[in-house]
Amino acid sequence: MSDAYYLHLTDRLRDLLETPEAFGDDRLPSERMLAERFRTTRVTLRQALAQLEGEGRIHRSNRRGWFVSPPPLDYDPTRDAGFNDYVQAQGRRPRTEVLLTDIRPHRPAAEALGLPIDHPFHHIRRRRFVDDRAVLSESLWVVPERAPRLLEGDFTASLWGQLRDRWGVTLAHRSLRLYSEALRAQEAEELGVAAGTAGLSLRRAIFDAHHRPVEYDEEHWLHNALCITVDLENTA
Amino acid sequence: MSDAYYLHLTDRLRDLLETPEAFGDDRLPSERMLAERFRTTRVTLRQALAQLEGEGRIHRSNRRGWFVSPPPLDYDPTRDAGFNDYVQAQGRRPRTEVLLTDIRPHRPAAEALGLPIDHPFHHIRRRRFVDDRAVLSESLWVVPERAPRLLEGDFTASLWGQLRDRWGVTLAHRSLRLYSEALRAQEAEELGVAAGTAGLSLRRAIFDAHHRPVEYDEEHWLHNALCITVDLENTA
DNA sequence: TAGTGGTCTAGACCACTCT
DNA sequence: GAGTGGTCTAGACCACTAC
Repeated sequence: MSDAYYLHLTDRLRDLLETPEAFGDDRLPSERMLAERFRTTRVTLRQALAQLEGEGRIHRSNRRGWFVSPPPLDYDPTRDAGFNDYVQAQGRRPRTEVLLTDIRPHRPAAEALGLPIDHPFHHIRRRRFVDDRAVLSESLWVVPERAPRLLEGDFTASLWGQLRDRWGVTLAHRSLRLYSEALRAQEAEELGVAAGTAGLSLRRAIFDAHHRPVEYDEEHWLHNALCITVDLENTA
Repeated sequence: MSDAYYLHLTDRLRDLLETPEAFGDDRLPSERMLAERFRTTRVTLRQALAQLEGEGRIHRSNRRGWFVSPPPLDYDPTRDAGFNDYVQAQGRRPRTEVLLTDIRPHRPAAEALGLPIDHPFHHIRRRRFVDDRAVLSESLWVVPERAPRLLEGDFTASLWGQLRDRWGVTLAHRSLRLYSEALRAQEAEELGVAAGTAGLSLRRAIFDAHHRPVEYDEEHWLHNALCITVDLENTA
């Protein structure tokens, strides 16, 4: 079935996307216009668009239309570099919104950090943008004993930077889990996409140099907004 | 639009999938039967199935039908454990097929390893199964100087184990890149799925203790077949 | 209000798998 | 040969965005 029309369509659209002058700006023509231009129906055209979306070449924003996607962000989840730092280092513009802060227990955090399930955490939920596109929804649960009065600070800046500077916490042991997911209703809404859109989920448990639990967080990324990179020296 | 019918359908099917006795075996009824049962059309039903596929709960195999998916495989790409070892450690059944071995240059490998672009490599391409489901298509490019006569061996076993045992190579420095992709025609065919199916791509460049290049590889996974896990001690 | 994407219908034919 | 998923048509209405 490699001669399916929507695959030819995908190829032709991909070629168009690679010639910068094809569309005036980063916005694609409407589905109806494209369907007419390629003499097919919207259903078939949308199959082709979905392919290109899967390849990370285009994305949609709510009901506004389809847009050419920028290159993915390089991200090393094993390092302490703050979001603002590595986004700027790649010539992009970062922005952070704090959606919520409170204090409450959270079972997955407690389990990952080896604490009683009713242990309260400082909880921060935020949304982060690259070039004004929301790409990341995250929640952090910080062990209060490591960072008293944490919630009085400013959380648009790097949390890890604050832990280091205000409380002298060093992040020694990390445990990461990363997998491909379908974004649930809440995260999807925060990112301005349809529920079920492909995402990447990253969960991280962090301990200090004395093996005491410091923090647990859960990140939900638009799946094509990032490229995970890790550099390792094996001392074993 | 949270009241879209296909989302209700998704929920009902998800509930069904969680009651083991709902379907006789791991196979779902045909799309036509499900569409009739839920009084909708195949198009709408397939939207719901696609959601569940994105969540990793079901998968399709060629034109054979839809199947309940097993839990994802835990995989730590920073360790040397062989595929056979960690699959078996999780109570699953591994299998490996060697698709191709040859000697040739490969530009991405040369660039990642810092070698001239016409430098020849031992090249191995293989396909790996978990419980008889093809989940991984990979190519490896090994620097011949590190492992002379490598291609005389058996490549259904661990490559890294052979490098260690036959040539005393230690894997010291690794550089990983991981991103969400749409599977291209060749990988998709090898894995028995449609081109454009969501995948996870993992590229790895490895150097020995003397910072000499050892190997470069490219893995293409079915995106919901695995969960990446990494444990790290920060010595910095 | 006009235009967009999101959802949905009720069919159809094809390539492939299974037996 | 029967049944499956894969692809496609030619429409329709709705919710939301942009103006």
